[in-house]
Amino acid sequence: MADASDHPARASRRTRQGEAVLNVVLGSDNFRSAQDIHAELRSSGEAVGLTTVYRHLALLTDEGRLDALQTADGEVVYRRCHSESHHHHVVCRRCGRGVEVALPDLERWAEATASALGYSDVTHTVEIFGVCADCRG
Amino acid sequence: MADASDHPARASRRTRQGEAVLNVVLGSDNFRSAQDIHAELRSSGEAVGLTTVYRHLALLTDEGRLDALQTADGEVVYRRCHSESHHHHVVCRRCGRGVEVALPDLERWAEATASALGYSDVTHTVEIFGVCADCRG
DNA sequence: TCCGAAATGATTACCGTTATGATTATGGTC
DNA sequence: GACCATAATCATAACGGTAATCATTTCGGA
Ligand SMILES: [Mn+2]
Ligand SMILES: [Mn+2]
Ligand SMILES: [Zn+2]
Ligand SMILES: [Zn+2]
Repeated sequence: MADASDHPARASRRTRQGEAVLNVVLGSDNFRSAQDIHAELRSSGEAVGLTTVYRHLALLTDEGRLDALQTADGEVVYRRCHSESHHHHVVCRRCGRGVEVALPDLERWAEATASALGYSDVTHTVEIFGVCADCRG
Repeated sequence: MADASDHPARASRRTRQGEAVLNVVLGSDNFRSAQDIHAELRSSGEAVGLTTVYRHLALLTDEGRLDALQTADGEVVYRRCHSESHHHHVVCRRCGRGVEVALPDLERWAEATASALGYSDVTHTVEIFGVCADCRG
């Protein structure tokens, strides 16, 4: 085998901007949007272009270092991934706080159900949203 | 109780446009986008404004007459609903053909898992996508 | 038939995201 | 350290789906 890695190599060059984006996302335990991260960088004096923020978030997600999911209003939010294997999240719709959850039965069920109905190349999205204890006040 | 209905009443006035939108959506067994429906109306000679298509799809969805879900590329697609109770869909990502599926265990699981983690007002989205037998050729 | 209100729809705005392309920065090489 | 090929950056414009505006049209009860 040529390359045992599941994910493409990091961006070959080390840049201030790449480090800055990574630091922000590693420094927070909540799911956050690209624009949110970009705003924090700006206000903290670290000037990084919005395009660059999007690019690094996509790279990190491809590498499996970040999880990404869409909120109800169609915004993609990112957080660092804590697990090696496939999982989903329970996410606070107020603050983005997330907990990783594995639903192995569902995985099998979704695949089996779709296959039985004649569908191939089955994928699924599962998002669980709620309001976390902190945000409930 | 003032009104036992779960859903708001239909638009009070009967209009050509409302009928046209309803007819298109009832005439198809696949999930379809607002723009797709609008295009069909246009090309069939039934002139209906795009805004009006969106408005009627939203109304029908609120009434529970249509199911709506987001595709992977962020487009909302609609289809008539066949069931009275909560359910999800297996959807062909090529043609939009959909099958309603109930996953009662998942419903309980999602709620219980989120509650145990301290989340309230729990909701979930579950979409299963594949390629249907017809589209596989 | 009349008329107040609901509905329509061309247009513009919105919002998250992506493409463009000129400019800058990186890191291997000498 | 200087040089340079090219990866990376980023201001800007474009994009695509959807929602707001608001002047105009249509509905349907009186
Ligand atoms: Mn899964
Ligand atoms: Mn469900
Ligand atoms: Zn919260
Ligand atoms: Zn299909």
